[in-house]
Amino acid sequence: MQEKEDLLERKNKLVERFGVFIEHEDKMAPLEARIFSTLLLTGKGGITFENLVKDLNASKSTICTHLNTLQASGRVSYFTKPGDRKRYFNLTPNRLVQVMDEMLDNWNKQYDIHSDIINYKKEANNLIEDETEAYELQFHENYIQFLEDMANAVKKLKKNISEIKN
Amino acid sequence: MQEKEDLLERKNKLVERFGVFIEHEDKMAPLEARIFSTLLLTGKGGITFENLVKDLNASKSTICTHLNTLQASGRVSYFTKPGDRKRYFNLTPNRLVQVMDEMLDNWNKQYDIHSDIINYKKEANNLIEDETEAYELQFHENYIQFLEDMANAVKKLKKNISEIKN
DNA sequence: CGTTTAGTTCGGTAATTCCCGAACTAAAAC
DNA sequence: GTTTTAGTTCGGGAATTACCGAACTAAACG
Repeated sequence: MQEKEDLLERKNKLVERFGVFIEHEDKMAPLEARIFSTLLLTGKGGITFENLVKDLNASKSTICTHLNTLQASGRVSYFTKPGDRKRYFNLTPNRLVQVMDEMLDNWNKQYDIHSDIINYKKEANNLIEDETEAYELQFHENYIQFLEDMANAVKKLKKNISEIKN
Repeated sequence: MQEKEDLLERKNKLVERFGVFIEHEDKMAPLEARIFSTLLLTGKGGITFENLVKDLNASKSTICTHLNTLQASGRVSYFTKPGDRKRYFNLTPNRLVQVMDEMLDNWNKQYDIHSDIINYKKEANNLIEDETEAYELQFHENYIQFLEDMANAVKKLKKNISEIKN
């Protein structure tokens, strides 16, 4: 029994550690991050609403709201068991592919902005007489190259993963 | 002259667009993000403290505090001109390498956490009798593989860039 | 010397975020 | 048809964040 208590203690530490990390990384509310983290540390069986309330010492309303935003952002889903009204929450299957897609999305946005900035700077350079105020384009060009390379790396990985699956 | 006004208008739009993006992306305060964004849209000549105050319609104290945090986080630096007391702020040179290093750092942290979670789950699986509660390790293993591959891609890019420079 | 310039520090407030409790709903159980 | 279960909604308060103005400093200028 001591062994099980130790295990629980370790689990709680991990929940907290990953919770802090994801809270900053993904701009989540503290409790929202703890829910997500708890789900990461939960087995295939999922975890119920009431157990989240108990484990995290939070109010039902808080758990409810955060579970909803977590589901809305596609991070969390649930399943039910026939003849059981409870919902069993877990991370959405395929979360890894989701993470990759979010990265790609983000990099695309950055790509667009930097492209527009490059265009702006080029035109501005033509109109500016004062040489010392001129715009440097190298940074944006390197950045765009970087974004393209990273995106390609992720796309390749995504393909590999989907091939392994099938 | 109309042309210059149009250009300024375009610049302000870009500052705002990138500002909103980086505010969310890097968890910056709104005005902090606008400062950073303004610096991105500023030529080699840099921009002074007083011009930031004027351009962003902000108080001196706010600009001061945010400039300090931006410098502390390594994103912003400044240079001076002999016989001129003002500071001319700009993005730190080599910002791209910095971004890459931040990514690597972040992925290393994630790697460590997922490794520890895998170890925990393996041990826990040995002690759990209820098969339905067992932990799935595949997600973490894939994730770690993903992190490694991404880190390698970035490292390669970093190397390329530093070789081009020399 | 006094004054201007270029910022810094600090106290406070407005706005936002985070979480809670209480009242509520809808389905199931009794 | 009353009670229990499983959650939801809403109003509000505590805590945090973002920004400001006023008073300050330290160097430079006159």
